[in-house]
Amino acid sequence: MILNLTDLPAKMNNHTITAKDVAKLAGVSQSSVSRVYFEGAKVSEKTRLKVIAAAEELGYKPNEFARSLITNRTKIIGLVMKGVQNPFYPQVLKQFTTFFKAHGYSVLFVHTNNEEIQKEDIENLINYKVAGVIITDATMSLKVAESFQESKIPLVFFNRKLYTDNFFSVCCNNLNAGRKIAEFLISKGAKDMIYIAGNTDTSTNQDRQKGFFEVLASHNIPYQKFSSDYTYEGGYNTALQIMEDNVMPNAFFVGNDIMALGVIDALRKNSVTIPTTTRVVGFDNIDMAGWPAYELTTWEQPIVEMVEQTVNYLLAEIHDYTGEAKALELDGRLIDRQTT
Amino acid sequence: MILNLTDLPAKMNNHTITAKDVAKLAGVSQSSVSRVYFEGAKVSEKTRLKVIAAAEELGYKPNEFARSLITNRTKIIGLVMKGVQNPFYPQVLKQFTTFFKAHGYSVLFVHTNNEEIQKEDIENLINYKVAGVIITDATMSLKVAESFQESKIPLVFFNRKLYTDNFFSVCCNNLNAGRKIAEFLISKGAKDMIYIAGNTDTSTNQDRQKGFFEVLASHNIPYQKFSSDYTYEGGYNTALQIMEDNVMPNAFFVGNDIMALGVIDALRKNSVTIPTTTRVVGFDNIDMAGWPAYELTTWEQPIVEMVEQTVNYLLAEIHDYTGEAKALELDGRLIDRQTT
DNA sequence: CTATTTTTTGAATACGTATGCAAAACGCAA
DNA sequence: TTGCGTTTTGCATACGTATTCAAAAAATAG
Repeated sequence: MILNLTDLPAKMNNHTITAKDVAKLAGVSQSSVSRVYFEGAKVSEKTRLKVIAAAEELGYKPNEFARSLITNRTKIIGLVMKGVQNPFYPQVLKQFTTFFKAHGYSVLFVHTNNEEIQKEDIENLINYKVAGVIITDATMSLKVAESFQESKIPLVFFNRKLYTDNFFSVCCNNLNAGRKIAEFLISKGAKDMIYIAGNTDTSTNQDRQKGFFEVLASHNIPYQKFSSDYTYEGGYNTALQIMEDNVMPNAFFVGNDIMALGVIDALRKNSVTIPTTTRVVGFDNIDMAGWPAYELTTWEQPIVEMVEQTVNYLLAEIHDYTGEAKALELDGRLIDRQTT
Repeated sequence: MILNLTDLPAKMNNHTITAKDVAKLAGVSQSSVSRVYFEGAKVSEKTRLKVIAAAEELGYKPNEFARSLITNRTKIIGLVMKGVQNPFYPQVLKQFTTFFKAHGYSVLFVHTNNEEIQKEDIENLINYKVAGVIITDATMSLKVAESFQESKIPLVFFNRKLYTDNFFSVCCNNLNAGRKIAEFLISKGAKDMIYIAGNTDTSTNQDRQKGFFEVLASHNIPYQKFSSDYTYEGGYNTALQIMEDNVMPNAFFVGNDIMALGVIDALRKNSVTIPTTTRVVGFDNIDMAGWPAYELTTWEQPIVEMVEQTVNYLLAEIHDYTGEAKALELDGRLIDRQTT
């Protein structure tokens, strides 16, 4: 007896299992198999069961590419992150991937060095027909951002706002945080202060600064501003420079925790006691801020909530696109430790 | 005059530009267009120029999915990372993405919580027909790993070895590092030591430990071993416990820098002076190790070189698959600071 | 039970590219 | 020029799925 190869079970034939194979085994058409795996399509319960049983037996998985070729969309989320200086970088990445995995989405990771994302990175994402995009800690030109809107790809700016209100963004309420920190330091008796900014151009910085200075001004508290770069060394050197050139202020508000730790080490190096001589407040509440060596007072961003809101918005927009634009700002809270 | 829609330039027709459009404009066949964009295919210089000009004019980009549907391969690298406790996590991620971007590859990021990667994560990667896979800080069962070999998808274990020699891995030479650290501490006059392990099961830990104990034994130096979890709190608590239960050793070798910082803070809390009463050596040389608050002596892993070797291997194997297996071990170096 | 509406199904086609094959174009020598 | 070998090209088809449309089946009403 001569066996035709195509008569053998597909499994032994070392040929990728397609919907056609499943259809044959289940005794239905390829269309029906497709409908079982396509969310929203209608199939009777009877054929669904037959198909699933056959698929199980053969180990069938729909080919994502054939799928994307038709639907023009994938189950991939583009996640763009800037630099590595962002202290909650790993945590945010971990949470996004975990959340999306639970919903059947994969994460295409894009790293950018620039505050403004380059066109080539974006083209790549559009080429891959991603289902949605998250931009963390960076912005992009209006023109490029609009290309996503044209393609109806939902987009979220995470931890950064654009200067137009045509896009969805999720941030900590930096304005309010700046205010609260100012009030807190005033309540501690600080009579003059220094603000050390990270990247002056970012919306996060500008909001914090605005809130902070606003309250100081209303209390007639004198202040100075310095600019640094969101790194430990930046904070360290800026503090050294301040000590050389200026009188020591009653308190420092530093743009993020990493810089704040640098400031603390610089102050300690010059034997400035904290919180007796001066006080230091950071931002982010990274792990290290709680370590005994520092015990830094800081502002905690509601990361989990920020991530959740981002994911929820994206999934909803992927389901049906509205293009809703909103600047979401979530409150955080002050973590009062030993540096104030 | 009535215009047929299909006569209009494709651009205005709001219809994705395909190879057919380019072909029409260039006056060649779709096949020729395909051949221009398919590496290794043969086209005459004349048609190549015509095609590129037409493509440029229309803004043509080959559809990656249609492509993958046929070739069964993508320009995507699967990058699997475990947890976030790995201190060089962000840097490694950044470097991989940068390198691969330069070679036209994108990175699909997968996060895993387990030391052993789960089958579902892997199936996802195989579903996406990734061109290659990097597994950092984790292992996987032999059976799962072999499924990659069956699919001829090159695979690299980064910073972890498997216990068989059928796979390619890139690590720091942990055995040698353990030895060198032992010799270094002995040369500093340490008479008894404590080794604090992170995850005991990992190959990295076992190699370091083996090298370290080997040298101590040959010098008749007594030692003890404690197990922790690669976190700051772990190091902190382990050190506290040691101080409760034991005599203070002359030196600590701690499995990674984060734990070492915890150990230092715990020692300081109990007013143990470093390096006079005891000494501490970490591993990894993370940024914080160099900060004035710690000045930790540690072992620097040659991350850049490790990443380069990984990328080179993968690209070569993607080009033509040999299945070469080798455990690559690259030397690092001791960074001598103030804790010894 | 028949007539009518609703649901489910299968056949055929499209998505955009790569590729085997045969025809056409080219290069070169005589 | 002709003839022959070598490239280059276009045609047709395949990849694995979603989707339209008409036919079949099922459900419902009378």
